[in-house]
Amino acid sequence: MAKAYDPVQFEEPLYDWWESKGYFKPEYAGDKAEPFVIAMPPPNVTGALHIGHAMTASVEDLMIRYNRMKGKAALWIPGTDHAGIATQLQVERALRAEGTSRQEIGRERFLDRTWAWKEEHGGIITQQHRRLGASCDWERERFTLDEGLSRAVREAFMRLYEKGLIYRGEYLINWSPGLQTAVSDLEVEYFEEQGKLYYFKYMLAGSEAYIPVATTRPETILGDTAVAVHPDDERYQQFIGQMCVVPMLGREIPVIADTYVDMQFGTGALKITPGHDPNDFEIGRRHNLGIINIMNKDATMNSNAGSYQGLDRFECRTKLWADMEAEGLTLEVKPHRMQVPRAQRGGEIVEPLVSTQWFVKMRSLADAGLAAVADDQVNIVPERFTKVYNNWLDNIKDWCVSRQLWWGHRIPAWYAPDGTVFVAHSEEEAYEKAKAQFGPDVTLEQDPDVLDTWFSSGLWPFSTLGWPDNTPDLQRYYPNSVMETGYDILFFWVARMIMSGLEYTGQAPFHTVYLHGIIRDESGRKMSKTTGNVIDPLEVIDQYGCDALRFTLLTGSSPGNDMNLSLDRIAANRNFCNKIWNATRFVVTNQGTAFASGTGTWNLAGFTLPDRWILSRLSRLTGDVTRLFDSYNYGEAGRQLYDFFWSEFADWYIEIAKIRLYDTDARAQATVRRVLVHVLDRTLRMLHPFIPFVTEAAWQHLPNDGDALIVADWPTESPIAIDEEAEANMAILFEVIRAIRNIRSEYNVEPGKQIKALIAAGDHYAMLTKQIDIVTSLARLDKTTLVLAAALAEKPEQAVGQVISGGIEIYLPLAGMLDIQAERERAQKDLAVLEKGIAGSRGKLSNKGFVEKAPPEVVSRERERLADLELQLAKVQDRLKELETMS
RNA sequence: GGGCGGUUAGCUCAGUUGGUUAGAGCGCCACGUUGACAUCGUGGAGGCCACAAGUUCGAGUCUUGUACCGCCCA
Repeated sequence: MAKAYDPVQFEEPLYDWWESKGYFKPEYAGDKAEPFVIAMPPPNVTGALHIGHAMTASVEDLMIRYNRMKGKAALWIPGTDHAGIATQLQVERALRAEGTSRQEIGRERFLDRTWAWKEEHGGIITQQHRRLGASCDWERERFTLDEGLSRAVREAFMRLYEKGLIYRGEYLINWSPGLQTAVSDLEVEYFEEQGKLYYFKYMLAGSEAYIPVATTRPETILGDTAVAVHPDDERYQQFIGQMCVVPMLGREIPVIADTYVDMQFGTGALKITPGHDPNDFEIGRRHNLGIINIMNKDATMNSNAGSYQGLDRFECRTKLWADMEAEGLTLEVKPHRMQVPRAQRGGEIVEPLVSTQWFVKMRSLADAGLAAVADDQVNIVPERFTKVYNNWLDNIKDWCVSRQLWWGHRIPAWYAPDGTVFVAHSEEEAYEKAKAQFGPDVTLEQDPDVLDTWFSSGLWPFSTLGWPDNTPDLQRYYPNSVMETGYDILFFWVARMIMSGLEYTGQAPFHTVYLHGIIRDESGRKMSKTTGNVIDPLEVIDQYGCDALRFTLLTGSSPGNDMNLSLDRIAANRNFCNKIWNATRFVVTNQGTAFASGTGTWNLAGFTLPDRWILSRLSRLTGDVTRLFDSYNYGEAGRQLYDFFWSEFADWYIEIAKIRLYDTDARAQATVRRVLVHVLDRTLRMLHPFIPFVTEAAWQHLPNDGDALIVADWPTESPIAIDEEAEANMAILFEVIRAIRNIRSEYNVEPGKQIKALIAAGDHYAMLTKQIDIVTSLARLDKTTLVLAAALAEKPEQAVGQVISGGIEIYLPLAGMLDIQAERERAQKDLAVLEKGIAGSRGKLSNKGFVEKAPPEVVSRERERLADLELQLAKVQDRLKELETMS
């Protein structure tokens, strides 16, 4: 093995080897194995891997690898999403650079261009997923625009249509003028921005009286169809039912009363523009008001805007206000903080606009989605997101699914010349239907729009498996097991998948939703290209290795919580990988010629105290880690493995093992070698889902009875190995060694120097006598001068002393170095700590409530603790007395 | 306006059902080239667990309220 951990040497070769051996395929586990299935959230096909993908892939790969090791048929389905708007924008940008546009080249050539673009850039992200160690079944990779998945989309649309759950109509939608398409409510983000509140006069027809009205968007005045006041508002009651005059246009509109109006806000009177504001749209419906659309799709004013026709919406705002000012209709302009709706893609201000679109009726679908979670068909982890999910579905609105884009699933609707709609699986089918109605000569035109990308990704858990056909894969791997993704797409994607799964397949698409948090930079800011604080996962992998990145992502946060990622932390975990590498190197190079097997039956008689201790700890760890995995607490599981490996196995057990390894007793050597291999083997197995590469690379150097760690069995705990006594005795040993090291360090004793020590071991005399080699070796004591006794007949002069648990006294005669004053201070300090502990403990034990109500084991533990503290106290008091007599 | 999360060491964060002296990494101080590892070892300093009440024998952990930060929904 190489001296230093160098992930570049083995990560990519190992991945290729795993893949070539077929380990990523669920078939490896055999027909009888229980399936465990995750559908990977499909990244944008032309996107590049970012840290969020790395998080998703790390968590899912961990789940898949764990379940694979548990013997399940683990299937992780990869794939990519066509990402309508995002991809179309990229291609349009490229066209612009060439001096042309999609309109210029036409729909067909544009789609050719986009497919070519997809072919060119589409493979990148899947290659990048390989760098992350993602053990997915690449032969089952899917793309949302594949023929099979497109069929699924048409089938789904048809079914909804036939059930009356899809309708087409003219409604107020969110229009993105720059993107030239409708977007759904979810694709609009609101930002609080500084705007202005414009106060002006709504003149009453044929009168000098006016109603003062305030608006943030004066240009919409041109589309007003009413002025609304609160029915109880004494200021305006007299005007209800009268007519007002729209400024500059002269149209007359009624004054209406509606309780929606907030008397406190602005002037207490509201202009109503049903064609350009969602709330006004609702009010307009209630009062049967007309809808006037004053804007074109490119956000310029149309003919309804009179002389303002042709102006951009913001130019119009300025010009109209200036004109009104000239007419004396304006009152004042105040600065105002307002919520501005912007498109999630592109960021421009979204315009509410009335337009003909396709919608999905959500109420019944949402109710099914709610029920599935309520009756535990689907569990959301962490549980608190259930409330968020419920809240969204409770208040669901119909989903605008049509997009005025070219890249996507074309809506399977065809129109006859008179506008009759035929929704069908295919053009042929549409014609069949149309001919039955209109005769053989009918010509149809397909709806030019495409579906929202999320409509197709909502089918992902089953469309990837062949649905609507009842394929063998669908039978075996549907429903999926876990849906793992970021909480930021709970609504966009997860909720819609649950609803569509229930609707189309009659089953919830997975039993568990696991949501991870968002990755931020180390000071908690969202990563963005403009801030320049993005951490590129591939650069990190190049620098530190994939395992370091994965371990950091997997242990750095708890489920559902955001994580601040820092390179320092990744470096620290790279060091952990190095530790694993070197510990393995140690174990391997010390196996001697007889390379012991890590499996088989044990000869318990040959075990020493440290053996029994580490095996006990290993067994506990195995149980704890498995339980943590099964309750989705992966971070905690990883941290426990880290601590065990570094602090217990490497720092203590390996150091102790050296004593026997460098000794000549062949039997003792054989035993310790075997324990080393066993413990290392088991921890590598448990660490494998976190850090697959270094563990596999290390494991390949160990004696083992399988081909690859990736398909090795997950360890089980062995209760028989739990050894309370060994753990307690080792704790004493550690304390003795630490106390000596501490004194040595405090007195600046040369680290390599073997020194004399006197130990009064009390009740632990027999145990310490047996284990004394460990103490002398790890604390660097001179064995020949060591004095170990139950009690010392005479306390040594000129020695530094320390009392520890069990009343064990340790003295290091440091001739000439002893500082009596410092010794007294040390003893005084110990005394104070002990007294404080004793006071607390006595307080507890003299409390009736505690003794009577606390569990017996807690009480007896407290009694033991008090006894031990009292024992120590007595010894420290003796020690202090002696120090008093010294000078 | 409604809801959720956070507040623990200088920094970044753990702390699963309440139970010894609250942990880790990084950073800091001191020492160290012992044959796995300086990507390391040994020792050390550092915390009123945001604040206030309450429940309990016992609260970082449960309840209520307050403050600040962040997010989601309207």
